[in-house]
Amino acid sequence: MDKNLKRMATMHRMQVTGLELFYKNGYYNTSIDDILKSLSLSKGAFYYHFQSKEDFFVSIVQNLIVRKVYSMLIEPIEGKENPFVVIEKCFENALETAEHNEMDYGFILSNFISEFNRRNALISKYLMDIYKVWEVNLVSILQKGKSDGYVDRHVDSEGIATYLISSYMGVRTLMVQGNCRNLRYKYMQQLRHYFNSLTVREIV
Amino acid sequence: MDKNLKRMATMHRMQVTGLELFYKNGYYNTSIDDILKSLSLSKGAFYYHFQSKEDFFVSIVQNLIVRKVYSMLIEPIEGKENPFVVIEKCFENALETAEHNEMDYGFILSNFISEFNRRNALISKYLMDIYKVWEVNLVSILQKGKSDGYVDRHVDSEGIATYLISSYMGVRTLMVQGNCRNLRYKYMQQLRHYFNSLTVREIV
DNA sequence: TTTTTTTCCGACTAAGTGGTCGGTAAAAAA
DNA sequence: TTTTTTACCGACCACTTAGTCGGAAAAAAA
Repeated sequence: MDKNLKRMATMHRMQVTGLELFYKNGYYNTSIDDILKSLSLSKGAFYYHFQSKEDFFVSIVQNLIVRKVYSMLIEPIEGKENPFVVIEKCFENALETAEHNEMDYGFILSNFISEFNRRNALISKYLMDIYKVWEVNLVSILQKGKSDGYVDRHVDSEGIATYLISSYMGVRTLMVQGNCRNLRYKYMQQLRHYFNSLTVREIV
Repeated sequence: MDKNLKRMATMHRMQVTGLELFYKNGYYNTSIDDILKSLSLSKGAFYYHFQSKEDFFVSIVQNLIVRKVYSMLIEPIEGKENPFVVIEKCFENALETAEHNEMDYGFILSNFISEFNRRNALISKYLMDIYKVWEVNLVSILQKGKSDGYVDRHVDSEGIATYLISSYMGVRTLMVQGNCRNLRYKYMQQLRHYFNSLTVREIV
């Protein structure tokens, strides 16, 4: 572990810069040379640490994307009280991050899922696995919400989870072209509408 | 017009094949040679008809994508009765097209918006213009729905339009990885839930 | 038929691409 | 100190890319 410190540090630097450029320009539109130039490193350094461009990207997924999705989209809603309140807050947070042009990992996910679709099965699989964890997590807190009396027992938790992720990914796609503040506001408003229709009513 | 017939025919052939390959492999990941090979045409033919790869794609947007979005997503809902009913039918139709692996132009739109974001401002603009037409159209039929007594007057039509397009684009992104039938079913079910919360009630 | 215009051919260029490989400083182990 | 391992360098390779250009069939006009 100790002796690997330098190795780890360099690899991490490469991964961080790599993700930044892949996110900005797309995987197929970013060359390894681009990454190395912005790090003042050479080809030799890259192929010393990684076997290929694909292997490099997989390591980025596993070391950066997975962890961020967990800390931003999964942990904040785990085991909390009212699912709708906590999901709303989480999405609001994530969209605010996006609005300030920082990297929003929910979107990074959908962005790369699109780019690698039908082009790289291995990477697609890794990305879809993350998405599935997100989905499963949403489903389970919705189920818990039912027994806690927050969520109407007649609704389909899986359907809600799918719908939530879909709408989130979609609005992020639209936000890339600016007008973010307005989009975010409108989106959150409609999300509340939707949640409202799924909430348990006190005697109907 | 008559003398341009051959010209038009060849250009059209190139555009159709071009869109197919760009859609399947991505713009930056599809070479002009790929397109020409599958048409048994040469470089000369391509650059006789088009100035550049970019110019070629713009012509595809204007000749194929715009028209299809109109015929599949805009005309079917224009001036009809209950907005929710007709939008639901339209989305159901589009998702069915997608399920059968045919090209679904609503998705093509979001797909390319992602790919060209921050990479080609000109093309991004053309794509966003189409999206805006779709949005404006949705807003106007929702407004009409209000005066016709189908849509609750207190809701925000623009917000609904944004939310609809977002969720649609998002679910299509997820559908690329299979399990389409299930996703479509769950999505449509939640869409109805959402619409339900926006519908005018007979005396509350 | 002859001439002109339209349409297309394909070799070529310059600039990349991912990846290899022999070499070399610096750090760690002996 | 000497030796070995780690981490990195950068020229190089085979290949692909968008785009050019002189020429030649094919079609239309004269």
